[in-house]
Amino acid sequence: MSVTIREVASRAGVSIATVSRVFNNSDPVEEGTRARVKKAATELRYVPNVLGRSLSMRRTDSIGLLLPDLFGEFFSEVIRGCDQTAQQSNFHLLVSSSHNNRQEIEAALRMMRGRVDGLIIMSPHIDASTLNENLPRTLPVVLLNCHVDGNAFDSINIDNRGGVCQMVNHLLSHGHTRIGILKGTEHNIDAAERLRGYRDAIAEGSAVVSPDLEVPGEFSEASGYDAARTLLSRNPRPTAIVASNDSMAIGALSAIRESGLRVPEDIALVGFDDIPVAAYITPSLTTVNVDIDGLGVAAITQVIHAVKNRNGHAKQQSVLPTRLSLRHSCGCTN
Amino acid sequence: MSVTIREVASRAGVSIATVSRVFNNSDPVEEGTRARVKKAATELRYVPNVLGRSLSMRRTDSIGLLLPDLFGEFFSEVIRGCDQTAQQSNFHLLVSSSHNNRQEIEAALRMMRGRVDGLIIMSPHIDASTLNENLPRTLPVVLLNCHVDGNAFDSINIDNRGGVCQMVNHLLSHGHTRIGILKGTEHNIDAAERLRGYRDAIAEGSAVVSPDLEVPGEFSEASGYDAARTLLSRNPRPTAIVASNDSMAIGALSAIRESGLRVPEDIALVGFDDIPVAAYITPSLTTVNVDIDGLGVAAITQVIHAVKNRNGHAKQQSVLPTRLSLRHSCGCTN
DNA sequence: CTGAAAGCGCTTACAG
DNA sequence: CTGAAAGCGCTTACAG
Repeated sequence: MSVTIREVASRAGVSIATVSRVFNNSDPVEEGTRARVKKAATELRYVPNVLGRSLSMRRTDSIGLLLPDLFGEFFSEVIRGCDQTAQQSNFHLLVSSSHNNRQEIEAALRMMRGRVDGLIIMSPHIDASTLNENLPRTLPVVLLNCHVDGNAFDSINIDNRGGVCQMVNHLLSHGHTRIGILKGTEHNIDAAERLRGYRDAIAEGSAVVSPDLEVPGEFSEASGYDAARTLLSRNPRPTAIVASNDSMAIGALSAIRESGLRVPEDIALVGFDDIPVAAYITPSLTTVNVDIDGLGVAAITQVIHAVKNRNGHAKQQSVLPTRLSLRHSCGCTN
Repeated sequence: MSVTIREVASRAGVSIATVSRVFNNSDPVEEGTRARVKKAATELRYVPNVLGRSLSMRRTDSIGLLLPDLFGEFFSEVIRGCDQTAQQSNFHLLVSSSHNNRQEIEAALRMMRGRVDGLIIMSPHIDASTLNENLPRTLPVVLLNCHVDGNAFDSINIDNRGGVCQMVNHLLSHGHTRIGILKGTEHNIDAAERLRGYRDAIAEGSAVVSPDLEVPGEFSEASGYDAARTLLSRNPRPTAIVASNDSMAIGALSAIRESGLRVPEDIALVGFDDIPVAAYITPSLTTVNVDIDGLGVAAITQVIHAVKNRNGHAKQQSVLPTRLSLRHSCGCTN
């Protein structure tokens, strides 16, 4: 099969310990010996087997990334942020996705065991006991948008509620009182928090409260299209629509156009996420900006810190702030 | 640290070989013994260490996925297709991205060694000798859009040239003779092939050939916007614009609108990829559909077949066909 | 049906 | 500076 440390050792006329030392720069090796080993290694095209190394050193130099799904640009940006930072620290990324129920998550957690030095988990369906039962107590874990209570784990959360509150307040301040929302995927925590932000701001702003103004949806363009059609059929019609993410907003825009209405003149429309296309559609989309890339970077930085400082790592729960990206679709003429 | 097979064995009063047999269903084990082992294992929350297992069995149950970059929806769809199929076959996915020069690729290839049973490589910068020098001869590899000549490796390619040819022919058949192109990232093979498709079709169709009609760009919305502005300033102006991908087309649409022109009435616009938003922008985007998800699925299926049938696997080079997604932006009133 | 032992490819005290 | 040996956690002929 592949060439092993033993073959290099015998070709160089040294012990495998010496070969190991040369490759790890771990102990002083006499220059001549080192050269002979190097030469033998290149001639044989020796590459140390990482598995043997990992088993012996009890570390894998890998970080696991558990994602619920892989649709849209959001997740690819998370992966990108994680991977780039991981590479800079000489770690690898083990990605596993599409875990949408407890069983699948537990299986994924167990598979990660032993393969990774640390874990980033992004899953609305996870709870503390699932984590405790399926993960070694000592494994560094960072929870992304997971909503596990307490401070037993590192965590980073997006300020979903705050972001939508801000946005609704912006609409209120421009005179809107009848504001509808296209809700995100059911049982999804991001969706739930964004809805909460909407309700809180609406109530506080004394705007119209009505179940008619809340339409279910699913975080996709197609569902944004459908949900917007429903909302447009309400009487009286809302003067502004909050989509639970940008994909839905894009679908909604298409539905609004079809109905012969104009954005923002006849109806204001806003999204959430600030994905790249948001700035390029017409009208450009006012939305809540989330630093997705920064989210990934922060998560991997935190987990690597925990891996490298197993004792000196203080667990930390943080909330990533959002900011409004004001463009044309809200009609504030910004 | 973690509990090992040895502790389970001693608690159950058997040898580690027996524990191993129970967990692998590899040999008959007496029912009572099996029960005792199972019980001990659950009590101790034993999970077999995959590293030890891999080292001993000489397989990792993992497939590596090497990507050049991680921007946009294209790659997340590739990853999704790969990951889902991999999971169904009980394989894991090791993702590594952002390799944009030869050195980084070689480093990535070496890191994958030993960690994976097979490899999917998507990189415009790879060549046969880089592969041969950094990979064990026996490792199953599938090349995605890589353009390595010969039949030494499995490969799957998108029909970039054919797709653009078809599209340009469509435009020609609707009377366009002055067709511009927004070129994709320089030195990128997809970009080069799409350009080739454009040139071939233009030449064959006796349309206007001019360097003025070919504008450099970079596969992003922003660069599509800039490139389109350049193209619109040509005199005479082209009557149709071919963007090298959908993101560029979306940027171009924004630039065209700003200049006061209408799509498709004043100018036709088409893209490539058929990402989800293409159907939802206004006007909806006519583009070349690529079955991205299917691409990932095909690649992983092929590599897993090679892994499982090391000898019985016939290497295979295939080209994934594309098809036109005719919508409104080309003005063919389809 | 079960166990003792060798082996997977490495690292690292320990001794010299 | 270098080597022999134990060990990382598992699997699998081999023998019984």
